[in-house]
Amino acid sequence: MNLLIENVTQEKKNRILNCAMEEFASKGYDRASTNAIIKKAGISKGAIFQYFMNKELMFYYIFDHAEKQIKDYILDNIDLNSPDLLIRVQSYMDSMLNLLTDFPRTMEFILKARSDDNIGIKSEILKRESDSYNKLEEVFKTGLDIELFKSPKELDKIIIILKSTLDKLLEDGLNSSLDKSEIYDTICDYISYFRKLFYI
Amino acid sequence: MNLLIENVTQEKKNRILNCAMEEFASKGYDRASTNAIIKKAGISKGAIFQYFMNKELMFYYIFDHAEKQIKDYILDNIDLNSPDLLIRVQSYMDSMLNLLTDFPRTMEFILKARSDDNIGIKSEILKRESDSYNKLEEVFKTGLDIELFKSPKELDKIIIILKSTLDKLLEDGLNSSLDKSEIYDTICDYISYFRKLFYI
Amino acid sequence: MNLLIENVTQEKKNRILNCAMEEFASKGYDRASTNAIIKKAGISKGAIFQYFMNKELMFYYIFDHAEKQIKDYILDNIDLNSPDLLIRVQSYMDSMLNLLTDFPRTMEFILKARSDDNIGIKSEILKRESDSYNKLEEVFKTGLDIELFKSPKELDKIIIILKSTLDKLLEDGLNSSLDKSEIYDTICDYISYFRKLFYI
Amino acid sequence: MNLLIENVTQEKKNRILNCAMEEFASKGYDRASTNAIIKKAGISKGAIFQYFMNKELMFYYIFDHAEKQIKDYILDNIDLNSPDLLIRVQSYMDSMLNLLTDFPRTMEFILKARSDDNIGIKSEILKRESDSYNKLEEVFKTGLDIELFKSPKELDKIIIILKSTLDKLLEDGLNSSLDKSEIYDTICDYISYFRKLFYI
DNA sequence: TATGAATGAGTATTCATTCAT
DNA sequence: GATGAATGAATACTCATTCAT
Repeated sequence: MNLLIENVTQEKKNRILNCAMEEFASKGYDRASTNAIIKKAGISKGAIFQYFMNKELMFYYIFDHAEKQIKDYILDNIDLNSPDLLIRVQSYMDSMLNLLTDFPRTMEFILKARSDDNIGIKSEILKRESDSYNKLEEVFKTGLDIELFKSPKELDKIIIILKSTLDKLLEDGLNSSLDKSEIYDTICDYISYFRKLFYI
Repeated sequence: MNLLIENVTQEKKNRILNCAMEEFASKGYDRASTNAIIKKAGISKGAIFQYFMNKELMFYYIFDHAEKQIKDYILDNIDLNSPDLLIRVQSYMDSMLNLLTDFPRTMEFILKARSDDNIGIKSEILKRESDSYNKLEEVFKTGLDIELFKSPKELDKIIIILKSTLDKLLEDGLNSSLDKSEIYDTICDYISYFRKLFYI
Repeated sequence: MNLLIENVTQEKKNRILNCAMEEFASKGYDRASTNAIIKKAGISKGAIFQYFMNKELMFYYIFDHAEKQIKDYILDNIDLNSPDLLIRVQSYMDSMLNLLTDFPRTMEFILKARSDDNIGIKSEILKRESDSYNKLEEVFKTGLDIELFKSPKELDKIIIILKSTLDKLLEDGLNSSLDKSEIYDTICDYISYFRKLFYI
Repeated sequence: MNLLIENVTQEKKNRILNCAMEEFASKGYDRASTNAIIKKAGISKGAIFQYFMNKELMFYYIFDHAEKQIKDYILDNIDLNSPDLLIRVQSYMDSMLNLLTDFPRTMEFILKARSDDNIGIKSEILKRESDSYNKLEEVFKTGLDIELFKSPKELDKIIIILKSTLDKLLEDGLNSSLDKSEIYDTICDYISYFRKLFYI
């Protein structure tokens, strides 16, 4: 799908994407208003439909863009030198927390999009995300020292447990608007416990 | 709050509640259409507002009704005889899975309501639910044999890990529309692993 | 038009009429709610339509009732012993002011009804009122000493001028919620001036 | 407040304003239907809200427009050369009657708006109008020859009497749908009488 | 006779999308 | 390419009136 938004100058494109992410993040897909977006972005009503065809394609385009931004950031910042999974996980969580300060709009948008009220939107988002997640998981596993684990054959389960728990801690932390350092401490706490639990 | 829906015949009431739960579950509070509900339920425009006063009270009424249904079911079916946490957890997950076949609409509705896009709705729902959840957690902990754990002092972390992981397995199972038995097997698998992990 | 309201016990009838007058007076015909009336009067939804057929006939019935009440009061209290028009007028205005304290609901209802927003209602009301007003005017003129006037042949004009001016003073007084004694003083003031103006 | 109605072609704008005035005049603010207006004016549902934002702003816009039209007409046509109040009054009433044939809808609308049932609307209208009325009264009094009156010190009363009576004659004339010439004759009659009554 | 549940046309307002300029 | 006026289906909610009990 080649959208005309690609032909727009970088500056204008960023302006539009930022305004749209803000609107979608704060209202969700359905209640987000194209009108609000064009007003904030200073473009015309017609333009947005020329750039993106319709609201739905705009949402997916922005999602893909946001996700790429985040994935790139993580891949740049994650520490893959160590073969120790929990060190990698720790650096991943560090990146996630840093993203919250470096790209707050993008993060809010992505987190909101994952649990959007609109069933069609949500399932499409989950589909697009799982590809991306699978690639990330692969990276995580490459060059891993599985000798560190008590039960190396349970690696897949362990990864699910880690991801479920740490995602939940992050989500709950944000929902109760704890500040970054509190969330960070909690996460470190759990990672220490995981080390005792899973490692020899 | 005594709503007139209480005076309606059981058959009609169930019809209305089911249609409403379906609509709310698939669209979320804001996008759900009272029009769609009355059409599916075969009642008139005026009736729904006579029964529930307005959309918001309808939502809360249905939520309370649904939650009671589920909580009653769980409390009736959960096995609290054993002092073994994982046996209790296993029976809780069994109940949850059974609920998915016995009251699928109710479960979809409740799961969706918890993360509704509408901020006012969401916070009211969480308020109503947290009471219920805290009571359930208490029940879970009462008469528990903590000597079974390698690290009894980490009980709170353990519970979070169990809950996060098993909730995630259930959610992913539903999202990828696996059938019940597959989800069940996966959950049993994880619970076995938890036993090795956490118990002496 | 024989309405079934006539068959109802006096006590119940008064209750209904009072509640209806209050509702109509405060909201006007269109915005007045039959629901509010039955709730206040403690009768059933069906009853009101059995008694009055519909909202419009209810309004006219109440109007006729209210107007009769007021006309009777005025005819009982007006001083027709004197052949002096301005003395009669003065006693008429006194009665009007007294009505405001003795039958406030009835007066508010009548005053509001005369300028109702609903064009059909308003013209019907004006028609019904003019009959009543003509009869009152006749009474006013009977046994009048026209020798008191500088221009007896202008009597009709004089009456119009008196009525227009004093009605306006009363209306403005009520609209700016002056209290009765202030309105009374203003009216007396004008009547004195009229005496100089019209009388020999 | 710059409303988009200003950007519309004169022909369309007039069509819309006329239809709206007709609807508001015959039903009052609350019962007037935006639906009826757009149907009569042949525009789309969305258009009216794009032009006026909402029903209330539409009403005020139309009111201001109508009042300006009428005030301009009167100030253009009133004869202020003479220091004789009754000549000024006569020319004012002439203007009013001419307005009834030249701008009948505008007049009906304005007369109705002044006594609208909706309290909020009415008080806003009166506020907007009192400025305008006070200015008019000032104009009326400027350069007036008060030596013409028998009782110059009663000027304020006289003005109230004139205004109350002539307004009433006009209103009654319209309500009984007399034609212009009959109303005109009656008014002239009264003004002649006022001359005898108030002037030396 | 009295009830009140049921009805459905009505209300103002929103908003993604189209299209003539 | 860019604009923004125009569209109309959709929203929650009201209320006089009917009618089976």
